[in-house]
Amino acid sequence: MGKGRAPCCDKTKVKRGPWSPEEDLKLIAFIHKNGHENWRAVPKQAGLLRCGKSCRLRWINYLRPDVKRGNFTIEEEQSIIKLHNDFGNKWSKIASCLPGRTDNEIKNVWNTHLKKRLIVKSSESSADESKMESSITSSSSSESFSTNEEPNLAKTIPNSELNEQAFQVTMNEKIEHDSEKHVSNEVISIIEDPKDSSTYSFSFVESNILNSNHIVPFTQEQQLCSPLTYLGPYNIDNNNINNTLQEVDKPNNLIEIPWDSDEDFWKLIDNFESLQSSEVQLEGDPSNQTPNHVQESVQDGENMKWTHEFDNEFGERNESNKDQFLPKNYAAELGVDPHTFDFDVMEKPESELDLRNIQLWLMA
DNA sequence: AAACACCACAACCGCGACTGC
DNA sequence: GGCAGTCGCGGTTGTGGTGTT
Repeated sequence: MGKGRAPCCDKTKVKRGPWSPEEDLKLIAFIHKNGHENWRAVPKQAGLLRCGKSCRLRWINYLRPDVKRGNFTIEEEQSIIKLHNDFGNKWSKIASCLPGRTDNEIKNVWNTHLKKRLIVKSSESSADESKMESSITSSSSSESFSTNEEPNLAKTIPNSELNEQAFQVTMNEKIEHDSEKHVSNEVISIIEDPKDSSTYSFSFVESNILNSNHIVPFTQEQQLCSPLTYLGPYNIDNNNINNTLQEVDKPNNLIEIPWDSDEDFWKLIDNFESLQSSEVQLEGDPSNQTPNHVQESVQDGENMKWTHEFDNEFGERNESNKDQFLPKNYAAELGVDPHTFDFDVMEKPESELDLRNIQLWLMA
């Protein structure tokens, strides 16, 4: 090996950018069956043209079944601010205190929302305070801080009271803002049968740290953001391929109400996986070189089969329910408006989802 | 309606830590 | 102890979506 750090993979031979639904399913199916003991080996064994790092990231931040998606609750934001005050930019540490939230997600919400809100409110508080103090006495010095003290504002604010004040104002603003969207910081008690047309699941997460008594269910929006959030946490190890779902890597305070349909879903995944493994086998064994047209017809049939089973599993993909399991970037990936996305595109032979294309990449 | 600016977030990159040989 | 391989973390970037002019 030459000098310098070796790249984690050959960047010219791996796909980059947003993940397609096809890739997601491959990864899910593989991890479901084999787990992820060696991330570097995962893409190769799963038939993905991705580097292991990318697979790991995709799994942890997006596909993992216990990932909670959607807007952060007020309790969560409070927790993040407090924890950031304690730990700084230790996102993984903060994430470990927020069940279902990933470090990346927390980092994003901090950088895009909380930090800015704190800066603004801190500046306002600071201005107000110096105004007040100057009205009392012009000779007394006041502790203030400028926005230039970023990054890591929460740590650099010297006056903890001011920080707390800004925090309170921030939270009040958040509550006001959220109330417009009918979100409350009180316990939400939506009781709805997940077997109904809706796709609600009920992963109740006790909001920790600040409001440990509150039970905060995922909002409808949260539930609908990922195609997989309806799944409860499950055990993906090799001894558990009979679809006996067990909780794994689950925070102690995560209370799951399981879905009966999980089993069916994994049957679907298993079917998909059969298709996938046949592809890998074809690729790996030169003696098994079925003529392309035969492969294509078989795979076409299988492709149609699993997409139709996908339909059956989740109900017909129509205008009313398609967004319920379509991550927003899926439509973007296909270059269409998510609101007009036609699921039938998944079956079009020229689409990226066409397994023949995947097969061709593998053979190349 | 088009152009532009800004925002949000998924994904990438590079580095340090860890582990096994 | 040194090295190589791998993992995990934190910072940064790219890009689609949304709001504004």
